[in-house]
Amino acid sequence: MTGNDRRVRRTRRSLREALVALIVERGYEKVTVQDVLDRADIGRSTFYAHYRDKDDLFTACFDDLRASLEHELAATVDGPSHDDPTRPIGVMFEHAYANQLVYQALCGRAGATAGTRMLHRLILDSLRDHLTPVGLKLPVDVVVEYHAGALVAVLLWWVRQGFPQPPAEIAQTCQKMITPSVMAAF
Amino acid sequence: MTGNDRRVRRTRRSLREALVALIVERGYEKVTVQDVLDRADIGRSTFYAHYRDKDDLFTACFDDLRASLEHELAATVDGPSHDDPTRPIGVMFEHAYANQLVYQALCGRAGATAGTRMLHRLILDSLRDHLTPVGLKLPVDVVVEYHAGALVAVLLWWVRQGFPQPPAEIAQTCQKMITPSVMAAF
DNA sequence: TCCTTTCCGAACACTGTGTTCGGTTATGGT
DNA sequence: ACCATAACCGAACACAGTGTTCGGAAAGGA
Repeated sequence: MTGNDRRVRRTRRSLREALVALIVERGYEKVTVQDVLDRADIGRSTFYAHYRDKDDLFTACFDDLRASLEHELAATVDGPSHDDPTRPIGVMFEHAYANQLVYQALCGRAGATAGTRMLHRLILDSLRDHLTPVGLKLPVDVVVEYHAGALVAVLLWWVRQGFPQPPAEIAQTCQKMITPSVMAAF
Repeated sequence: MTGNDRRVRRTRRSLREALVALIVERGYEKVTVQDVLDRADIGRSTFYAHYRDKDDLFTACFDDLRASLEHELAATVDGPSHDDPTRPIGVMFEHAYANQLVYQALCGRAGATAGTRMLHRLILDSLRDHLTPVGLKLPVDVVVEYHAGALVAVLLWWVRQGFPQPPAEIAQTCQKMITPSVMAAF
């Protein structure tokens, strides 16, 4: 259970990949633990040595994605356009575009609940950081909740539709909606 | 199975009420069919004569709520303020406020997925009807998706927080955010 | 190499599901 | 008020999936 053990790494990686693949194929609900085991070619008892249950494995997959996205966002802050407050929106759409399969598995029809929640919170925090200091006339909680929910909805829609627009375009559209709305609340 | 039979009405009503109550108590996932049966005092085979499974019963509960909300919305069209395009938003928040327990059960942490989806679609259609004819510069699909998602998010947040503001106030805040955003896309 | 950790896999108990069927009871139509 | 009909009951059953256990095999790190 060291985590430095190659066997442990291989096992966990196989299980996560198998789950994602199976979710894409038939949806989260219709995937059984045994299915994952067969696909990953892992023994039953081994699974339960690493994860409590299917949800736990799903969460682990999710943490990977979250970490990846947070890494991208952090890199942007140090980048050339750290003065553009709407830049994170573009990064988010680009990240989804670059990981289409994973997003379809984790945020599509199947894992919508967990997917929504995680992205929602991520965006929520980011927005709050940007908006709290400026002193709005409207209640910050509601404003933040409003636009975070909106961005998640658009992202999920975009994922489900199979990425009909390029990421830059849809990000720009979102920016055009959020900006006047926030301006009005200023 | 006529639907005109008093026994049928009573049975279905008992089951729906039992499910809602149990969801409020311990969350959708932790409610078993047997729990519902015990609470409603209904025989096992009877349940399966009416509903395919737990999800099916849940959907039926949902249809009730949806019908109720649609009824309110329809009544507004004939009412005094049918010229105000943002009036449906107020109606929605008032409807939730008037049915707090049901909303907590159906749209709270538990049934978030199904709850979100249903409200989302309802608002989506309503918004599309209002916005499609006016000819926006931005893609209508995205605009509609954006604000529908936003409204659902705020509604769910408001429900989960235990209705911290009066419905009129939060509706007004939403209106103040959606209006300039749509204006800018005009 | 050698000692430790992990993996294997079959077996098991357990929970919850959805169906069946013969007998009982309530309902609506006449 | 009557009665044919439809709905309800509940015990029993097969079934699918879960999570645990344990002794032996195999692979890893130092």
